[in-house]
Amino acid sequence: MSRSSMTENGHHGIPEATVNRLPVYLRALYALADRGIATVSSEELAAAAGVNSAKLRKDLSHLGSYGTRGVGYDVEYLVYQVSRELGLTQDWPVVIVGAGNLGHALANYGGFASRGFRVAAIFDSDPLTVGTQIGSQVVRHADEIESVIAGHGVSIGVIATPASAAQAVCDRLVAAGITSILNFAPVVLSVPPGVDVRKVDLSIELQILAFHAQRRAVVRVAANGNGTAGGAAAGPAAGAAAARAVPT
Amino acid sequence: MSRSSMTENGHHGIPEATVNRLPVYLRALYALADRGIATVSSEELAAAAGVNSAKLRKDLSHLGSYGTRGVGYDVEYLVYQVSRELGLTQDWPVVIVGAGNLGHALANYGGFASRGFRVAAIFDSDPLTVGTQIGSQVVRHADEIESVIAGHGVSIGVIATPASAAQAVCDRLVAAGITSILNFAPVVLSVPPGVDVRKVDLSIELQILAFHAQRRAVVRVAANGNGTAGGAAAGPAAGAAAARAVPT
DNA sequence: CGCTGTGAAGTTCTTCACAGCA
DNA sequence: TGCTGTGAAGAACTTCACAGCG
Repeated sequence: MSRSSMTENGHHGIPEATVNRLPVYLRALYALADRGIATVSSEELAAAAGVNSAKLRKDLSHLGSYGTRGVGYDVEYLVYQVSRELGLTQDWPVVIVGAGNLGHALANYGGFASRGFRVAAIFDSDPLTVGTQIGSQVVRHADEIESVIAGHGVSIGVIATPASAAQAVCDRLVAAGITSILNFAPVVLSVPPGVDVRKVDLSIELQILAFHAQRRAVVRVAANGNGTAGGAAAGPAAGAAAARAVPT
Repeated sequence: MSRSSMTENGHHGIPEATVNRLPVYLRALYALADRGIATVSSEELAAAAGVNSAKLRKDLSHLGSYGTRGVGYDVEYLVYQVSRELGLTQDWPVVIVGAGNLGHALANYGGFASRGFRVAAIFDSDPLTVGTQIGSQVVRHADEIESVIAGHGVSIGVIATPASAAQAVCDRLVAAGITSILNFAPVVLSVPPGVDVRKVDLSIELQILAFHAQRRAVVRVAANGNGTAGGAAAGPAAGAAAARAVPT
């Protein structure tokens, strides 16, 4: 997250916003390949990925000139180039900490094992859970975190514990050599520089949706002038929000 | 997502980037309140939320002037203001479609029931799953989607089905009146204008982490000049990436 | 001719730095 | 004095529009 003070974007030079979209393009490309499509235009690929075509072309241009003017992109070749850029031509062993409902769901998730990621181990600290089977894995005790990470050269960890345990687990993972963390616990993790954390948070996503839903409801009520606002049940909040005073 | 051509940001005027951070601030505020802290400075709150203080102040300024110069923000009052802005002063019933591992995890997720969101129903189409108990809910058959949504005035739906079923489920939810969707299936959903979709995608997050991890490995190898690269096991990819030719 | 790749313009977001109030 | 609230500068990102290649 810390950016150097130079305008130069490192020697890699791929904007963060582009990196965040490459996986989406990659998935769309796989879908096209599965349908036997060999060539695709920026317009078509953009539609499949849910972005506009100018953005897609600009994004891909950061990887190199892999298209053919007048024709489009070769699907298979582009799959390879995007995969390589994302670092998916190598295998990434991953450890999951927390074997509750979420840990189960993650471990059984099909897209996990495919395309470069492999569950190296699942840990839990509950003696009743340790030793149980999840997919092809036996749940191991959290005491083994350090040895497994060192032994398998794991650099990505997934935290699927309750919020109260997340920071301690994070500290252990980092101490054991993990440098990339995907955090499902609803807490802000603090990590030393050089460690990359991404978070996935159900409740935050719902709150963002609620904001937009509320905004739509307010607009609708304001436009209608009466209370019967279609199918959505947003009466009370809409009324309260409409009464807001605007300072300054 | 479609923006009006005016520079004016509607009469609401809260930037999208700010909306996306408000839930994080809210969580930090709840944590402070739980510790009995009544007043907080922008510096402290920013640290708890993992952002810098200028950004936090700018964000909060979009809601109004709720701080006190020389002092800081009243925690309880700010909780209320942020909650109200996010639309959390009303109750949001939510339906979950898909009662697999992920649906289970979501339904049991504590932060779900708290703070304004309430699971109205969980649906599945598998006859063996329908009728089973998840938390306080009995899994209902997908045929009931329309009647439950209409009956309870639900406007938020969560899709936790396999990718192959997601678009069809989405279409049904939208037809039934849902206008906000949280999608856990790894597909790009297409929806009519006026419907808001957010996606949560494990595999995309992992790929983004892999990109950064790979980049770190390349930098490290380039700096070292030899292959022994600390604890991370990123040897092969680092070598491949270093051999890349840069066109143009 | 059709489509990519890209300068340039436009927009949004972030950060700085400080005026101004409690 | 200490901290908020905010203009202004800067950086990042998006979109436009078209040159130029296949």
